[in-house]
Amino acid sequence: MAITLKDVAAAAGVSRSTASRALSGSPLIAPETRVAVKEVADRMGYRPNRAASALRSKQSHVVGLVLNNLINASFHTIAEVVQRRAAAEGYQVMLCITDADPRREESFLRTLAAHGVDGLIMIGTGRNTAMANALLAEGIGVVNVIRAAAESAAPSVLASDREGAHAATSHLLDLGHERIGFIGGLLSANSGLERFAGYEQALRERGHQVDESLVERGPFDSAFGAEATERLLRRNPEMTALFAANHEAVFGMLPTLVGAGIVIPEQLSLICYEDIPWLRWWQPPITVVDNGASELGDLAMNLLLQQIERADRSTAPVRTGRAGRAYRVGAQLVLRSSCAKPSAG
Amino acid sequence: MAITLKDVAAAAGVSRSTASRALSGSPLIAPETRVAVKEVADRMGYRPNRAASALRSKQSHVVGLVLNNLINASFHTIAEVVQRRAAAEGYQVMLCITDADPRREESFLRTLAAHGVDGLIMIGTGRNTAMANALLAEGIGVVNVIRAAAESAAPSVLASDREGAHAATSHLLDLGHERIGFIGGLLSANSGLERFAGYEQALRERGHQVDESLVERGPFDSAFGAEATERLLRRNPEMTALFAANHEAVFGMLPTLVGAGIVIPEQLSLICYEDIPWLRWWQPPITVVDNGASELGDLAMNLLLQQIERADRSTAPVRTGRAGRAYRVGAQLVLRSSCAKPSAG
DNA sequence: TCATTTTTTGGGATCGCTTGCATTAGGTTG
DNA sequence: CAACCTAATGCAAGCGATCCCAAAAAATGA
Repeated sequence: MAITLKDVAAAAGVSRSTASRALSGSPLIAPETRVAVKEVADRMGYRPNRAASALRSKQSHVVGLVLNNLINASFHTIAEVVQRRAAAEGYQVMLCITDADPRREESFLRTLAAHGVDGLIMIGTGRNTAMANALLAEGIGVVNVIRAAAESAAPSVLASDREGAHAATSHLLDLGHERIGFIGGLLSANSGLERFAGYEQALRERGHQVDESLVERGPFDSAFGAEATERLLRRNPEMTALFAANHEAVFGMLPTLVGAGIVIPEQLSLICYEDIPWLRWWQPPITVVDNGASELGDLAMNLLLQQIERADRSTAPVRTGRAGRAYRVGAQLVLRSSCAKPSAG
Repeated sequence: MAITLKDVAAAAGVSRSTASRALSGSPLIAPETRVAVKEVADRMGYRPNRAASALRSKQSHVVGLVLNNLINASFHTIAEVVQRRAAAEGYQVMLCITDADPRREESFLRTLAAHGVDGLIMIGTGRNTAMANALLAEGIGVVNVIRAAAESAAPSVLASDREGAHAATSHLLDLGHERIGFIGGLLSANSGLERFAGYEQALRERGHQVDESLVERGPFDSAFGAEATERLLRRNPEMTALFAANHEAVFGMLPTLVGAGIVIPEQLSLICYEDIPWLRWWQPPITVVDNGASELGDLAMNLLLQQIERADRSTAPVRTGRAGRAYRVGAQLVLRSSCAKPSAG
């Protein structure tokens, strides 16, 4: 029932091959023929059948996007950017939500491959690296974002968690703070580990050392943020600054500070990780570390498109066995009004 | 290079037809043959080629999801729910972000059809209803979410904006408030219109009428929220309650209230539209109207699966010409601690 | 003008799977 | 035991595009 290439060809009075070439932008066709066919095609409302095209040409114009969830701001920002770039380049995006479960991740990788995706971008669990590498070897583009196992043969786009945390902590130290609280993610999470390392390193560089009573680590959620903040305030009345490196925890932390009647920045200087909209509108606007989610997504898509193009040219895609190159997106300290010199006393 | 059905069939010593039937769960095959073939298949790591399958069987096991963006909490919640349900039912989701631009929307509809999606869920602009109806007539499932043009032949899952706003306003009136501010979306947006109608209706029912000096309408963004709040506070010192019906505006509103030193709920009772995480953790926790984003997504996916199943059975999908049935997901007032009786004086 | 090159077009096989129809095996029945 | 039926399998024709190869047409040169 749908209009096929055959119909268009017949209507235009050319062969199917010619019609195909006219519409797919092949150079071996007379310009007049091309316009003629194109005109007929969109007069008829022709829609090429992608399944057929994919079957024959091994190009689906679909890319997969595998990530934990869409609630997290970094993740949905990345998803948006990737989708937009993809659409602009003529690709569709298949969305896969794993909840960081390796089994689901594996299932999605299989399915994406079955659907013949040209490539995929994954915020992976690191537990299916072998499979991802196998896909890569088959000629499917793969790009890791945020997390990347060492054995991954695919290129990676990483955030600068350590550097971001270092910059934030250094900024507070520069202002003269010495008792700087840290609310972070679990050390089992890579970003949690890295941000703590940045905090620690900055302190060390100034001759301080980490006081564990100023440190709270926990799951990435708001309830933890609220509790951690309360504990810190109770335990350390002399704390003059706070670095919230666990961005979900911020949802719980800020209200708790307000509830405790803490005045920012007079009584407490504050820096949060990740530039979520709220923080810019807070009173006072909160200084944050922007982890560059948009850039992460954008760069990942660039790398993926490169891979796809490359695979396109060479019939036998030669992938080196060594680890994929890692790119790093810088974290940026966005200064606003939540930091001040510690009040004397 | 990849393993095809032919390889599996050869390895299992059966014909391609038999292998196909064994793997696709056809009833006309001997149980022993089925298990034998299945075993061979996954020993070989066989991955059926979906493109080929789609081409032949006209079923892609892919559904499209068309929406404005992923930043908005309702939207990414819906996206998550839809993806999860889809995956559980063996479908993949193609993500399309339109920015509410009818031209992009149209382009995505074409592309999704070209990719042979079995169906699609759209938070549409209402400007491509004819095209959506055409797809429906072609046998592609369509479900509208949140917005639906009257001429749409597809079923719709609608939010209860008016009822939600009515409930919120009534709650404030019940507490004894008479000067209730309203921060809403532009009347050009359907939800903005409906929520204002709910506000108005509740006031009317109690013998009040809308005082336009208490009403602020503007774009769905945080800057507007901040400005609107300031204007309202300046213009109406005697305002005792505020209903924020524009959920993006809340990002700007809350900080402004805090900055102005307003104590909630003693000086001002507050209800916000949409249950975003922050609001539960705010001090005090904010009473909200939950528009039921998860349910919207879930119900939409149910309806879509129904349509797909139906189209599956009947060779000639008979779609009535009349408007698609509309389902409504209730809005729920979630009582927390941001509302109190107005203080005397 | 005719041979030769270049450009453009058409024929037809093919991608991997599904499916209608024919065939075979195995079991029943009169 | 022939005739018949049922269940299981195989054959082969597509689905709608792409693309190799050959043919035709147009352009070029001697």
